[in-house]
Amino acid sequence: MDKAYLHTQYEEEISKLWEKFDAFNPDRVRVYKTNHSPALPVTDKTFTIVMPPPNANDPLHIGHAMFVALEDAMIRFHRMLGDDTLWAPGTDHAGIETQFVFEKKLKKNNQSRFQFDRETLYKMIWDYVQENSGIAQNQMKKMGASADWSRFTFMLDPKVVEIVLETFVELYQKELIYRDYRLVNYCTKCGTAFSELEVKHIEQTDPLYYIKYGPFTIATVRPETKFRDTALAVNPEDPRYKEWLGKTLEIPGLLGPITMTVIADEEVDPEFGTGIMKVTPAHDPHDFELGKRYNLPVTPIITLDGRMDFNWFFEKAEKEEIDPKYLERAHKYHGKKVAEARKLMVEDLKEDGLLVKTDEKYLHTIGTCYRCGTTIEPLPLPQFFVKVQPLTEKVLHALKDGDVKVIGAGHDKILKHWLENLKDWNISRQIVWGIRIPVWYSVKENPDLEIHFTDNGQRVSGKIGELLKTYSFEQISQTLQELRPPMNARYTVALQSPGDEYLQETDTFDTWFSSAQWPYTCLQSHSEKDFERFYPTQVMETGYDILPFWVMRMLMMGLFKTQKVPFETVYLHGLVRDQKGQKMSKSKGNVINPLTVIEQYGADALRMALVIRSTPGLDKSVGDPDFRAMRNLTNKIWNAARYIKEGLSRVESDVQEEKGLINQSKNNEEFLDKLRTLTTQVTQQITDYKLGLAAETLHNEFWHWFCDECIEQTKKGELSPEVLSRGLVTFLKLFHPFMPYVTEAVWQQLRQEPLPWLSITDDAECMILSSWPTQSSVTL
RNA sequence: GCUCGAUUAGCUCAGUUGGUUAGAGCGCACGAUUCACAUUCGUGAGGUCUCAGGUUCGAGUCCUGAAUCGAGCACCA
Repeated sequence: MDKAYLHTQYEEEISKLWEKFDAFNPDRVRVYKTNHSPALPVTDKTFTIVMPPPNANDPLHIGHAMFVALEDAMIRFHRMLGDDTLWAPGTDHAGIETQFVFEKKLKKNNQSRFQFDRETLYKMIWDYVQENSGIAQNQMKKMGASADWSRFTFMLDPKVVEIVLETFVELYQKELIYRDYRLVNYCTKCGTAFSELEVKHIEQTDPLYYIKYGPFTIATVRPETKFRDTALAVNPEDPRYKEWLGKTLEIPGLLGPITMTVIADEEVDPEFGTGIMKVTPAHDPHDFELGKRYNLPVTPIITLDGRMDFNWFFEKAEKEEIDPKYLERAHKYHGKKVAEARKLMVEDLKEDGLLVKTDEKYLHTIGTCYRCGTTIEPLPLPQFFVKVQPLTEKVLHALKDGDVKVIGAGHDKILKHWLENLKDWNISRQIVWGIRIPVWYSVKENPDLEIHFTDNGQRVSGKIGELLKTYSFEQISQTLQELRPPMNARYTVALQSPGDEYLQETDTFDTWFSSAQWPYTCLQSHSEKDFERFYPTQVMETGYDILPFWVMRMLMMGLFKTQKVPFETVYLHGLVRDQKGQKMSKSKGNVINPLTVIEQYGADALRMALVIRSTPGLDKSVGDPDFRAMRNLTNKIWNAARYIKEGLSRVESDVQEEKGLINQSKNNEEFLDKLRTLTTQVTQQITDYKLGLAAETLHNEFWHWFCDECIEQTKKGELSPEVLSRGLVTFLKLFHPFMPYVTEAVWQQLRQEPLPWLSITDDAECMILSSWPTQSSVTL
């Protein structure tokens, strides 16, 4: 054996060995274990983990290494126990993330998504993702992930898509899907709506403008929306405004007077600002609700690209006399971005003497897009929603009954909080890269359907009824970019087009709508038998940062679709931070690339450094010293084995006669006792999902007890070689889930030739297929 | 504002149902070493376990309160 363990020399070879034995495939493992003589233990339990699918087009980062290290440890442990063990791998299409990356690429080539019809664009992204699809898989293999790659699933595999569509139809039939016109969280930069979860609230200082509003003064941070105010609201108890209640007024403004009624609503806080507020149902969620209660019209002034739209005013100008000054202003504002228009308006307000005062340091919270940071614009849009309450109810019951257990520093309470306060889930996304919503609009029944399509690369927009006079239905449907069906559009929910001249909805599902179904789609996509055999799964292991996005929704959908919780235990790991405990980020330059660590220190060192002393739900700091220390551990394991294989015989002959070996039998007994205790302890720790603790226990006992004390004892003849070797084998097996490569490499070394004090030829050819140590197996 | 988590050695963190002198890695000091491993070994320094109460024969661990840091949610024009 080499003097030191050289990971670069063994890792690839060992991976090939595991592949040769097909050791990740539960079917083959069963056969191997039963046929082996003597037969290796096989239980009647299953153990399944469905892998959190990484984005198919992304290289892996340290967070992925964390999940590989933890999940693979659990998987290898259960495989060794003899359970029917499956780790089902896959990747995600990652809708918005991927499309965004792809659009950036287009931009570099001076192209834009609007040059392509949706089908072409989809194909282009598909090809792009396919190009990169092997990367994630290969990187996970390098980490030693013993997932069954023959059962690999991609989120957009036809079978998966089919199931996702069926689920939508089923939800619809059970009246858990509805289409509604309401304010949605829209990111004008990403060009799509989001659910409440994707909105990140941040504190920000903005000017609060006090504007003269006829006889009143109102305070607002958004003067740009005031043109479309539909009412004024006051608290019914406020004595200042009692006389105005129910009165309709002409309020002078930048574009002439607006007619408004003063309404009373309990929710208006008399203490805030001036105690009177303007109501803009089209651009404020609170006002939208208020507007609903009082039947106010929804009159948008901001477009989906975040620009001011004064077309309504120009239309009005055609019908009635408008002061040219106002018309000029409207033209000035029209088409401007919101922030820019606001500046112009404030200037004009000053000019008209309508600006009473400005509070420049007004601190408030605004919603921003979680991915690009753009301020979220609440815009009225018809979208498909999932009625969540009947679904969350079931999850809360399951949690209460203990059907599913969440492990991770109080995150179970956060989950409960989410479930109790969840709003209906907007699942419509205005992007191409995803699963298209199976909703169909008849062209004949909906002549007002607003559509965009391409004609020789040029974007054409308009109402379908009109456009059909110039273009054929075929041409439109083939080069369709998007539909904007009005709220009253008639639609059919169906897997296939219900007839001729139907256009399918162009919105796609929220990525999480398909991810939420991953535990069953992933298993069903290969065979119904797999689903019966491995579902429900045992563990869902993932980062706490996607608890509401993913875990919560998997529970909701799993219970809806299968009447079972999709997994019994949720294990949440924390963020991986750098050595100083700081978040990793490209801008800080403290990002650790797992592949670099593997090259330098080996996959085992990387895995062990991440797992040792990690605690579910809490963040973990790692750095070079940790990787180095764990690399040293791999070497320590290697050298302990080298001593047993090559050093013991020399020691034997030297010491045997003179020392008399009086204490040997007593020491041997004590050694085996402790080894048994340790085996039980580590087994229990892993079973209890205390993997960080198990790894630490192993490290300490191996290094400071087994190596520092026991190996030294054998040199003095105080411990027998047979007993020590048994100790090594036991440690190797206990270590294997955490450090698969070095333990397997040593195992192969020990199997090469029989040693007089160690017989393992009865055991499996690979450590990965060997059996987990038990009380009774730790003996001579 | 509501909810949750954290606070233990110079740094990063463990501490397994409450039980002897509280641990690891890294760092530090001194020493050893052809005998598995310098990716090593030995010895040592370094902790009023955030603070204040309480329960208990016994508290880092359980309870109450406070402080600081962090997270999630809600924040009103």
